[in-house]
Amino acid sequence: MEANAHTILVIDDEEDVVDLICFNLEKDGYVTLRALDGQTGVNLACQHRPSAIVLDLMLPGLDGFQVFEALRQDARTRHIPVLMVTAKAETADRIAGLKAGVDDYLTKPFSPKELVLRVKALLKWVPDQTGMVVESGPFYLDKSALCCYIDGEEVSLTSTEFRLLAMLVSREGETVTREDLIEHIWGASGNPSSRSLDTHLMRLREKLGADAALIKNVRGKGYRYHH
Amino acid sequence: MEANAHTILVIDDEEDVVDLICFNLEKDGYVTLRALDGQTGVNLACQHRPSAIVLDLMLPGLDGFQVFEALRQDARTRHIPVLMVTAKAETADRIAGLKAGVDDYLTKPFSPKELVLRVKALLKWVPDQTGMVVESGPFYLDKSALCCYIDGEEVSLTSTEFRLLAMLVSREGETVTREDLIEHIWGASGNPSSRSLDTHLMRLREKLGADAALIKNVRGKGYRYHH
DNA sequence: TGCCTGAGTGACAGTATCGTCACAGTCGTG
DNA sequence: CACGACTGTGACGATACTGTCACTCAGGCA
Repeated sequence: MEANAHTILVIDDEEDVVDLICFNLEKDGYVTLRALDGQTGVNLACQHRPSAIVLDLMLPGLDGFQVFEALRQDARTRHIPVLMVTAKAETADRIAGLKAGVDDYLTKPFSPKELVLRVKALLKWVPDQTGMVVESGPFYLDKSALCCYIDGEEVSLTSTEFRLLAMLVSREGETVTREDLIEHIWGASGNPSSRSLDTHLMRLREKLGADAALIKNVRGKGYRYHH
Repeated sequence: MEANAHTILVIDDEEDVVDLICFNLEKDGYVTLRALDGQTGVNLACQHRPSAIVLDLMLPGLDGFQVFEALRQDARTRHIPVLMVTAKAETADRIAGLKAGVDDYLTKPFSPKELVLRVKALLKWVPDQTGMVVESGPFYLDKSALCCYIDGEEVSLTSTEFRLLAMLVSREGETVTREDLIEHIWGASGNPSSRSLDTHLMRLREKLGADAALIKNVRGKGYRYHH
C-alpha cells in the first residue's frame, strides 16, 4: 500500500529485538537495514543514508551514545533522525540522550506499534531525505528515480511535469511565481509569454485527478500547492 | 540570548504543573501562554499561534484529544507541533495519540528538563516565517502564500484587496489616510479623485462578512482597522 | 431643515490572465 | 521510415479583476 520507500536502519545487539522491530517496520512498507553492533551501524548509515535510525543504547563495542556521536560527526548522516531505545527507564539517561540531540526516545518494553508510529512521526519532519525526495500530502516524488507516487500509486510523469510538480510541492504553502516556475523549468531562456507553462500544468492536472485541486492558481502571481 | 522568541502554549488544568512547566520554558528564553482548560487552550492557540503546544491529555471540558482535533481542524493551528503529556503510562493511549498525529508524547512524572528538551526538539523542525505573516483579530494574512484566513477559513482575495487589508491590519488602531492607501496600492501614479479605493474596499468588505465592521471609515481622513 | 461634502453602492465595459485545444516540430526507438 | 511520446506555440473563449461613472446615502454644519 505504501509506496513509501523509506529505509530505516535498526541498530541493536539482540537479534530477536531487531527481528521484531524490522518485521513491524516492513509490515508498514519500510525497507529495513540491520546492524548488530555499533560499528556496523555507523558503516551502514554512511553507506545507505537511511531515512531514520532506531538505535539501542546498550551495545557491545561502541555504545549508543558513541554511535550517535559518530553519526553526528559525519556530514552524510548528520541530519538523519535517531530514535533511541533503551532498557533503562532512568530519567538521567533520557535527558542525556535528548541533550545530545537524539530526536526521540523510547523505553523498553515498548509495543512494536508505538515504535512504528514514533518512527513515522520522525519521518514526518524530514524535509527531503538527501534532497532526492519530496513528500507532502498525497505526493511522493523521488528525484533520483524520477518517479512519482500519488496516494501510494505510481503515476508516470514526463520530466517537465515532474519538475513542475516537484517545484510546487517542495514549496508547499508558498505562492510560486510564474517567473520562478519558468526559470526553474526552462532556465533563463524560458519564454514567459508562451502558453507552455499553462499547457504543462493542464497536462499535469489531468494526471493528478482529484488531487489537481491542491494546486491553485493565484491570479497574476503564479501557483500555490497546499495540502 | 535567543533573538527568536518562540511562544509555547501550555494547556493543563493543574495550575502547579503549568507553573512548573512555564517556569522552566521561560528560563530557557521562551515566551509562554497558559490555559487551564481545553476551550481556553484552543482559543489561545488560534489567537496567538504559538510555535509549539504542550497539551495535557486529562482536562476538564474538552479532553486532550478533542483539543488536538480542534487544533488540527483550524487552518491557523494545523501545523503547530503538539507535545502531549499524560499521567497514564498506558501504551494504548500513547498509540492513540501518536496515531492521531500528536508529534511527541511524554508520560508523567517527567523531569522539567526533559520537557524543555523535547519542546526544543519539536521546534527544531518548525520553519520560521516571521515577517511574512500579518495577523490580528480574526485575520491571518500570509504574504508569501498570498492567502488570507478569516476565523480560520481561507478567503480568496484579489491582489488589490490583499494589499488593502494587509495595510490596514498591519497598522491596527491607526487611521490610515486615503492618500497612504492609494500610494501603497497604486504607487505615486494613483488617482485620489477616483472612486477606485472605495470600490475595492466595498468588495473587500463583502468578503469579510461580519468582520467588515472592524474596518471603519474616518470621514475626511481615511480608514481605521481596530479589533 | 437644507446644503455640502465625502462615502457607499451597483452597473458597466475594458483589460489581463487563465484554461483549453489543435497543430506542428522534435526526438528516440523498433 | 513510421510511429509514438513529448514538447512548444498561438488561437480562442471564459473568467477574474479593475477602474469609472452615475447615483444614493449619511454626517456635519449653518
